[in-house]
Amino acid sequence: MPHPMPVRNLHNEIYESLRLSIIMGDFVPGQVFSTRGIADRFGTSLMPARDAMKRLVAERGLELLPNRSFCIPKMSRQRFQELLQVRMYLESVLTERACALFTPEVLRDIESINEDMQMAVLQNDVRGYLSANHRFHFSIYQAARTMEILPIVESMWLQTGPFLNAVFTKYGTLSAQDNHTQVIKALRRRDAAVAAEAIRSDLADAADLILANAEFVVDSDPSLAQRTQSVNGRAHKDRQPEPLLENTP
Amino acid sequence: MPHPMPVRNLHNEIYESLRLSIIMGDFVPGQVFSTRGIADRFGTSLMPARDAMKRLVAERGLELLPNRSFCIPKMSRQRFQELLQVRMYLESVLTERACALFTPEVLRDIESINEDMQMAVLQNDVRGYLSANHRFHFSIYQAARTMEILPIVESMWLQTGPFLNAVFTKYGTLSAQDNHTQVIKALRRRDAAVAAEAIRSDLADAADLILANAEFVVDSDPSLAQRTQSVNGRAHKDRQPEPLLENTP
DNA sequence: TTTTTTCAACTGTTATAACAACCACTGAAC
DNA sequence: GTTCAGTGGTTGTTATAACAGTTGAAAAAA
Repeated sequence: MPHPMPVRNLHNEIYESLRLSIIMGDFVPGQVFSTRGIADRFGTSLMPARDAMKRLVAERGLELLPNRSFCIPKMSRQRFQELLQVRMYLESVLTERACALFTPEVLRDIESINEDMQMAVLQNDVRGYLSANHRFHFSIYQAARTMEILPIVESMWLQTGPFLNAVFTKYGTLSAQDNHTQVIKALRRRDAAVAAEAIRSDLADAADLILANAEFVVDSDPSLAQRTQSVNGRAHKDRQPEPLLENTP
Repeated sequence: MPHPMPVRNLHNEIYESLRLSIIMGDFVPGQVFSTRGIADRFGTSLMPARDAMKRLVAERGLELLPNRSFCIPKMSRQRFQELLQVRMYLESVLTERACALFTPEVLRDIESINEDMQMAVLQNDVRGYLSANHRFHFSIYQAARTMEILPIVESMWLQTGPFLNAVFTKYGTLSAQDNHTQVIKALRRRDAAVAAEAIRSDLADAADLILANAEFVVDSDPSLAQRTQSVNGRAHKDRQPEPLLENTP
């Protein structure tokens, strides 16, 4: 959240809910949305739903089809590698900064989250794993206290979210625990270089697994014509059921 | 533009116009805007103006005050340095990629733009200088053909725009021609490393000049209370005249 | 059966109006 | 003179309705 005093708006609630759903992989790449559909699900008029979706488009978590609705962007190998390159740089920078600034309380949070994650792995709880992984990383990144880099990284996670989940639900949870414990150990010693390198390894390992196992929706250069076609076929009816979070009002 | 087939919307025209005005420094940091004011200037209803401004907020070119209007974000030394760090990385990455991909036509464009810029410097034409500088950089960045990094860099320019101008109008145009000719020479030889380094020097030199000469509006850690206060005093009346571009419909 | 045309249902966009929150000012009370 | 409640005008937010463009499938023609 960029704003310390969050405003209680309808479109803010829709935005937060949709954003979480996207990051947690509740939607599948190519899935189509309509403003009216979202408004109906949340029980509001068009305007708040419209505001939320346009904000997500600006943050690149959604995409507008040429003259049509909104959809979850598809992923290509090239796109994935570009995102990875930027993420590895920015998230290691955040980790370095956090290493000098974090409080003991933050460290305790991170350790607790890491335990949650190990528990989720043991129970094969994909959603719990993804949630804990997200909280683990952003607890560190928020400790870096930079309001310029953090929003970019949040946008990156928004873009990789739907695709990450599509892979992890297929191939089970990844054992990224080694990297995470390495991060924690480095944080304890306030060793910025090692901590940043561990974060980089974490991202690189996950990316390797994905690049090896995932079939990408768009593998060649994604021309507009290719991106236009919906994975669900027709856009109007027979749409994907649009699974939302459980906290739908 | 992220979208090859730009939609002809009212809010898109307002967005483009405001965006250009922000980048070209027509607005001063702290300046306050109201939706109705923008709508009046463009002769539309509230909705398109609202859409455009909210999009600019998402792209961090505007900021919402806690429960009030929109404003041009203020700059602090810390913020400026964070932006610089990210820009130096991302823009050098784009330059490296562009070095392998650019066509002879693009190179001709860049050389022509560079001549325009030299002309503007001779005539002390600040606006022409800033415009040419913007086109110079983004002609290169667009040649890199990455739709993941380019939007981030555009957001960065949107954030540095208002502040850059406030400095350049005071201290005259900067002689960045050395770096630009270095870039062109490196591009001709397709020497990615040298080209990227020249771009980095270009950014660093401009930043040095700014950090040395500019008095920052917010110098200490910008708490919310500080950011809230308007540089124009009262928000409702006696507002800054809000100079817009000449192409106001 | 195949092709073309038509049309109904859907899409996002925009305008308008009503709303509650907020702020600067005014005027009355002390 | 100072303080404080009131007030008018401002703000963004939301709902509703009308609009134009697009789509897909049914209906009509070949």
